[in-house]
Amino acid sequence: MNTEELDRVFGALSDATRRGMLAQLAQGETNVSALAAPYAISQPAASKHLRVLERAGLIEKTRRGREQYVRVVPGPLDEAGGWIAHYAAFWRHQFDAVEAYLATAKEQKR
Amino acid sequence: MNTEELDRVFGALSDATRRGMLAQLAQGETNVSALAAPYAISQPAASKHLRVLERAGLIEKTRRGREQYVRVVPGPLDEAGGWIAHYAAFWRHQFDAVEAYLATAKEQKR
DNA sequence: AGTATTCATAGCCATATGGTTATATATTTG
DNA sequence: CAAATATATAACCATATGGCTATGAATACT
Repeated sequence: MNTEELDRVFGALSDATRRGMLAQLAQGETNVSALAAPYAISQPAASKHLRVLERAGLIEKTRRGREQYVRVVPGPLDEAGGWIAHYAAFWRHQFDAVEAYLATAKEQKR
Repeated sequence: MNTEELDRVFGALSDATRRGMLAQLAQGETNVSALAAPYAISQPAASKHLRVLERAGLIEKTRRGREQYVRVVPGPLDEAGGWIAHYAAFWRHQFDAVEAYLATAKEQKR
């Protein structure tokens, strides 16, 4: 995954409404109205959120008659999760090292 | 972690410069100048990026003399990773179910 | 003391988000 | 065919980002 794609994926995840839509889509595909229903927002606002999710490659839409069915594309999310997991190991390690150092220093002091 | 905090964490991760800074911080704490050095941006721009990371709770700064030392706070990242991992299971499952269905449908057709 | 370094803040600009209302288009229903 | 439904798009507004230059404040160096 290239950099701009990661930008868009994390950007798409930075809004509670869009995260909620993705969570709802974990239960299976639905149409745009059903995705918009839980939120106190206008229909165009919901469409905009879906456009952000779509540009991030996180969802795909299929038109069936007048309805648009939406489903999650798991790939980009896996990669975003992978990015975090990869560095989290280093950060956690470093954090633990500092903790250990502080514990040792405290011990020395005693 | 509350919703706005998750918003800010994912928002902070949605920029390549900030992700790069976090990656650099995996090797240990450094000062602001060292973090800014790899990027062709002005010093105030770097400070802004760090402010975004700080407001997201991803870093902490300690002033030592005229220098400001920056280090990663791993907690919020773990939670962001956890959010993705939690739903990824559902999404992946659903994706596999669709795959399986399509495979079955294809089989039926033969 | 005077200069250089490190960093933050203020002020400005362009673009993206997140929301709105109004309107257009396509499909389904009566 | 007419009306209702589902969705998209346009146009507008406010706020946040991401960048810049200019400047201020604190610390360190000579």
